[in-house]
Amino acid sequence: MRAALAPSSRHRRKEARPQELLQAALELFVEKGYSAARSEEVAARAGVSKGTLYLYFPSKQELFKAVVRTRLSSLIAEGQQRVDRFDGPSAALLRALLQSWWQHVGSTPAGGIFKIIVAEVRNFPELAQFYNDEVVVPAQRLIAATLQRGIARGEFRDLPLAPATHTLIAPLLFLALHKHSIGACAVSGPPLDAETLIDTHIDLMLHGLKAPARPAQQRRAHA
Amino acid sequence: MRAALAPSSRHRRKEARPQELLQAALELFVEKGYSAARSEEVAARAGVSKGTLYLYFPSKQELFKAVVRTRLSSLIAEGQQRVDRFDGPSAALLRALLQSWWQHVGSTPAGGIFKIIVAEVRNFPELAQFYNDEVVVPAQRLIAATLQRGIARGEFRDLPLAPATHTLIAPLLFLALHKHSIGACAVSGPPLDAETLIDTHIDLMLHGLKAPARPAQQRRAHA
Amino acid sequence: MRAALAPSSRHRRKEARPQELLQAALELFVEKGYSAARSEEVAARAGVSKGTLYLYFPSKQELFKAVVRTRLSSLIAEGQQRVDRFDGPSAALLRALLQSWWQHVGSTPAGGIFKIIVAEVRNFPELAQFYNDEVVVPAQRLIAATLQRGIARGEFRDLPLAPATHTLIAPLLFLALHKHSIGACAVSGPPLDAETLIDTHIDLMLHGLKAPARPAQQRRAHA
Amino acid sequence: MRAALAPSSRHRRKEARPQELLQAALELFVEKGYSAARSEEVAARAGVSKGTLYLYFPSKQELFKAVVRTRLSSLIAEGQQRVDRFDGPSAALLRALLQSWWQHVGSTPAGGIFKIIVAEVRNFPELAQFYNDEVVVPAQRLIAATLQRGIARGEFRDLPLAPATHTLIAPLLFLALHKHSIGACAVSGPPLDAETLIDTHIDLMLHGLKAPARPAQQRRAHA
DNA sequence: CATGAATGAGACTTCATTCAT
DNA sequence: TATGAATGAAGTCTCATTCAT
Repeated sequence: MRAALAPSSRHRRKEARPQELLQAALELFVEKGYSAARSEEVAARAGVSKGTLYLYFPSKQELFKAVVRTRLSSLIAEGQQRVDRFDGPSAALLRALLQSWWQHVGSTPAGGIFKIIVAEVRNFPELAQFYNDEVVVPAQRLIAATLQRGIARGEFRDLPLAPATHTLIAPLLFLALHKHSIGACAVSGPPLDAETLIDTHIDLMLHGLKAPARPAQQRRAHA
Repeated sequence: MRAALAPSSRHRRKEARPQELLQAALELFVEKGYSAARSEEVAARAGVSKGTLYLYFPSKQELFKAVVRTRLSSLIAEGQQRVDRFDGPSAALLRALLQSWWQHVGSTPAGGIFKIIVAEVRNFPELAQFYNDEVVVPAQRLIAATLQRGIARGEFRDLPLAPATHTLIAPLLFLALHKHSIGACAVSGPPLDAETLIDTHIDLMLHGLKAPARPAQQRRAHA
Repeated sequence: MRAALAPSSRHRRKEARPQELLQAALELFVEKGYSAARSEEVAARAGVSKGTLYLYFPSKQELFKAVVRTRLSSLIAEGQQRVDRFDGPSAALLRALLQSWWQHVGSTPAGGIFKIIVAEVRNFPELAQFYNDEVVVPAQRLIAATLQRGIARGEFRDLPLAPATHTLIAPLLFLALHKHSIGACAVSGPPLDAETLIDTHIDLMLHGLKAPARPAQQRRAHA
Repeated sequence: MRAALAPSSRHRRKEARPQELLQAALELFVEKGYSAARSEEVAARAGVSKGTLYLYFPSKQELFKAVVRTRLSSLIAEGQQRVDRFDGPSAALLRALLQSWWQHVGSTPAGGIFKIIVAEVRNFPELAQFYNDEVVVPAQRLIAATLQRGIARGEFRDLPLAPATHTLIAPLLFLALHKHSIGACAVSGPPLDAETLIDTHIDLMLHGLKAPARPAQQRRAHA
């Protein structure tokens, strides 16, 4: 019975093809950018010939868009699962969100998708709407909601949501971007330690740079 | 006699050409990326023909490097000056640095260079070295020195410099990146208000998210 | 079953392509010279498109070198064989060598290579080395060895080898050169008759111009 | 009075221009061939700017043809002066002719013109007629007449004139060709010694390779 | 006359795409 | 389906030629 259900190796191969091609394409687009990535190399990395690529995707442009759509969708799907119900201090929720994002997205190959978006949206305007609707807006909503929760519960100061959200997210996205551009060139000194960076980022977000209360009272005394 | 010495329109043109070409190249590289920007289009945008471009820059790659050099070298110099002769609270220095960066770089076309770098640096190893040495390292040194100053003067908490520097810089760079990628596509709702964003970012950096334990009640009492 | 193994017309074509391209390239290079021959025309003459040429040769220069290599390496080998196993008067060997050279090289399209070499070698230093090592030196060795053989056997006078070699070879090479330059322009009266020319050349080389002082009278006496 | 007659340095310059340009062009065409020689470099070598070249010659092609025509004409003019009346043994005349040619043509920069002709006649058919009429035919007539003279006077054997002429001339022309192609590349071992070569050539032409009669009789004795 | 900045046709080369096998 | 030989549009760069100064 297992045998009957199990697809033949050939069929399994055939069904896996698109995914393998998309995976290879993602890697190459991240490494070299859209223009510099050659179709033939994508095919070769997926273990097929040039012609086969065109059996599954009608053009390089469509392949590119499929890569972005696919990875973005899976990103979103993953993201949604790790949200919603959380009960505890908002600071802990924020920390969990950011760390989880890095762990499941930023540090994985999917992190490369952001580089692609940044580099090519203007040449593929249809991707812009898609990316904005499916990634930017939900992500901002998520963080904004968390901030709001903290403010409502008196845990956070009452800051403008949109800018604060940006400040919270940007360092992580930038870390992912860095990893696939300068960070990939054996040039910079010590590679950024993502874990420490995120911890510090969160710490900084929560407590600020300023030295703690005591000096503040002294200052009042001076006044 | 002065008139005789005045440069002919041809001469005036010749001296202006490199700048015009660099300006056109910057714009086009930012819009389309390095690879997708055609040499002929750069020339056309500068109002000259294909051949003229090659009178001033020996290759597309050298043109690209010249753009980066021209736009980023000067700004680094400006930054250094702003730091050295500053006398006042470190928080104010930090604020001045970030706001100045946005004003003189991030908000100008030069802000688009970061997008090009992110997109193409892996294909130009020598550019990676150049960019790291000339931009990344000096910029980080600038911020790190400011943080250290604050810590030394008891104004800032004693945080790990590198990660804190990243958190401080990333939102600005990301803002510039955004402006030239998604932000350039008429898609997102209201464009990010850079001024507010930077203010909030600095406020957040300095004071943190957390509502102060007692002072919060005091504030309510004031209201 | 044999039929199934027979290469498809496509495959047969693929294997023949390099030779077809080299043949076309040789013809065109001889006709127009290396620089004036356009890559696309070489391809067209071989019945393929521009791009196909680059499937087999990475650049025009490599194509050129391949032409020289292909045509001259084989002929050198042939020459060597002809020498070693020869048993008879040195004059006959010399005659055989020169006639054979004309038959197998000078009179064939490969004879045009010398014109290309003369015209372009200064722009291709590596080709100069190659040509000197692979053609000039072995060819001179061949003739010089034959002369030496004749001298050693008391058949030839004891002349300086290098200059004599030059005098023996030059008229043949020059004949090949002529054939592909002036000789190819419908201008000169009767085309040089290579056979007669070579015969006379050899005769002249062996006996000299001079009418024999006494033996001439002796001959008359014989008659 | 001298002053009045002497052209101003500017005028002298102006009148010399065409010759300077032709000289520079000859050198460059000999060095690099027609295609690879850049117009601007010709001008630069003549000490003028690109534009000036076009004041004197309407195109590169015309410049090229002018170079060939000029050098050929001067060649002929020089040649004519060194012929005609000669009284003495034909062998001495032949020797004088060949040595004189090498001394006054082959070994001078004018020798390079032959390389140009060989390389480019087929691309400039109008030159073919010119070269044939003005150089080939007269030169062959000269040598043929000398041979005929020798034959008539019983000094030379009765050989077919055209082929014998070729054999006599070819080594010298080939020497000139060699000097400007392979010989110009620091590749070959010792450079050909033209003087020795010509002496040997003439000796060979006159006496032939064959060892003289006596040994022949000895051989018969051995047999 | 002389200059040299500017032009643009044209050469080499790449690579996305097609299609016979 | 899968292949990979073949195509040709398109891009980078060169250089003969023009022309305003």
